Amino acid sequence: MEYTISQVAERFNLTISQIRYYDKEGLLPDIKRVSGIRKFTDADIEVIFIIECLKKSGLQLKEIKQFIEWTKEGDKTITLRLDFFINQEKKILNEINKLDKALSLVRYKIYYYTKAKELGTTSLIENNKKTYIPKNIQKLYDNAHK
Amino acid sequence: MEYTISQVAERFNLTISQIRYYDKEGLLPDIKRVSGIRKFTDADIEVIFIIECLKKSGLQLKEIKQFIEWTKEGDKTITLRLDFFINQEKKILNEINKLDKALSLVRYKIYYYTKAKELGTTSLIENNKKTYIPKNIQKLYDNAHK
DNA sequence: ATAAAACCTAAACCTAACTTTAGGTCAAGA
DNA sequence: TCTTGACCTAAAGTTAGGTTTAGGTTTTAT
Repeated sequence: MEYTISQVAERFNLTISQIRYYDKEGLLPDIKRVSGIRKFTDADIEVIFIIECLKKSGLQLKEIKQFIEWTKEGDKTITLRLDFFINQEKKILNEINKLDKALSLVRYKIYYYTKAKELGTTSLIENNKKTYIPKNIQKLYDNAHK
Repeated sequence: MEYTISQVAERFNLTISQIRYYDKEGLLPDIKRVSGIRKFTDADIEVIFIIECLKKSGLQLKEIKQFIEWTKEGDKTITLRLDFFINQEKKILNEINKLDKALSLVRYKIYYYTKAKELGTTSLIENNKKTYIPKNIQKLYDNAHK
């Protein structure tokens, strides 16, 4: 199958100019053209899928480009590519960890403001310590620097 | 206790100019000054802690500022603040979900390149379908749009 | 045959979140 | 006292990841 740029955009929930931008930045392999117009193959779609995954996991476009260039260079970059993904796994786990901590604070705040809403005021909560953050959440933060 | 800007920077792993920038952008409450020099109190530290948490969870500074302004406006914004955090909880859960999916791809790639490294080439894997993405990972992606 | 819709490029513009620079004040130790 | 290091402001510069604009082809539907 072949796809137009707008079909690809819709499928990945990207804008057309985003895809053209990725192409310009060298993230996409050589896309086939018919009288100047891009025709995307299933293999191209797969590359975009990987780009999107890596983007979601917090990588910059130039880092993703590096990986794509290694791919083009063939078997001699296998180890580099393996290390790239091993490193990426760590980063993602770290990121999830941070989000878990942020979630704790947010949930504490939900509890706090639910209580405040019932009382109609924040001033009666926790002996007037309005912005008190519970020890277990503070601790989460402190540990983040060790 | 009172702290200088560099002490605060170190504690939160921020740069001094970042803190000044937050101050300029109105994210910090009125910081005490002694002959022009900022003196941070424990209450100020707590605000910065919350800012950092919200930043980690993907919020923009102007959204965080909005919350801080609501805080200043007092009890009439309790419901707004509660909704803000309820919404933020959803966003974080969503973000974690995306990261989990990215993690699946990354782990598949680790498996793939580990195999490739053993063989010394990618060309012998999966019947020459070099960039094949397993069905269960494809499915993860497809579901992302429903 | 023609008009609208979809495609193209190059280049200028945009925003967030900083950093850097330039020039100056303040505090502490030798 | 002096000088060194930490602080200050305002304003310009930077980077990523785009979008917008302007002007021009190509394809498709009527």
